[in-house]
Amino acid sequence: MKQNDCGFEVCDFMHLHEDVLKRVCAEMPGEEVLSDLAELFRLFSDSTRIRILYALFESEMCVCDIAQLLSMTQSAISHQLRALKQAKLVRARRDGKTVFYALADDHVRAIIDQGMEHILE
Amino acid sequence: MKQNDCGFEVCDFMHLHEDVLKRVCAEMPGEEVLSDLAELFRLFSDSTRIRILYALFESEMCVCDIAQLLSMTQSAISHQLRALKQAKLVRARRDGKTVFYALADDHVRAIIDQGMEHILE
DNA sequence: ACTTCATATGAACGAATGCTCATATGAAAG
DNA sequence: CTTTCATATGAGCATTCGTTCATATGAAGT
Repeated sequence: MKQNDCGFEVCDFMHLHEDVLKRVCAEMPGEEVLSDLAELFRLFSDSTRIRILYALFESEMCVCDIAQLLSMTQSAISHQLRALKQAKLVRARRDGKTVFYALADDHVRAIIDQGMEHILE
Repeated sequence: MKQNDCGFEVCDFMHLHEDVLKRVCAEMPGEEVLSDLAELFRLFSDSTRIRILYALFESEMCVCDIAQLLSMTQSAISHQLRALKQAKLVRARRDGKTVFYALADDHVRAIIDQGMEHILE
């Protein structure tokens, strides 16, 4: 039972040539990177979170403003903001009792714009 | 009970100025577009699907090759390929008994690359 | 200190997701 | 026409996810 460089068995029905398989294996990032990537995209995969991020495109906002803008409860928004914050997609700034959230960096917008391009074609 | 241009109630605790709210509402795409966008990103939010797409970066592949490359069952891969195909992220080409899948367009790679940039910073 | 108000958080519940197993489809070969 | 093989698909199941509800935290004002 032969094994290729990737360590999986090369069965008789394999249609690809060995060199293609080597290239695929060579280019494929490690398990952990791919999981991180999937986890990143998971945060964009819910329309509530997308709407939150879109709202923050214009300016920083506090939790209750976002909740009212999106017609959702404070709790639901807070839970989602925590997820976005843990993934470093947003950052929080406290001002007295109020906490203002803002986009963490330009990547967030770049990723959403890239997705939007695919939608609108 | 006042209402702003977006149709939601402006409560007493609102921290944002009216002009900011107007801009947020004006820039926010419609419900359907945002749902489509979330649905698109959902397809990138699973590491199996990410690995499939990464594999297809190098060349088109048939279902059983992908299954073996990723050490997963043919059924699992087929189910995921169907989802990717419905979202027009991959396209299928039949050659006898074999079906070869390939990336549908360059957006797929662009979106993944954009996500990867955020991961690796 | 006590109250108020914005936010955070944990438990719980229904909905959605990804895989498996069994089976169906459909194309080529005998 | 029957068999074989690659792929597709539906049902079932365990897990994950997003929201709600109740409650905790923590900062400001009285």
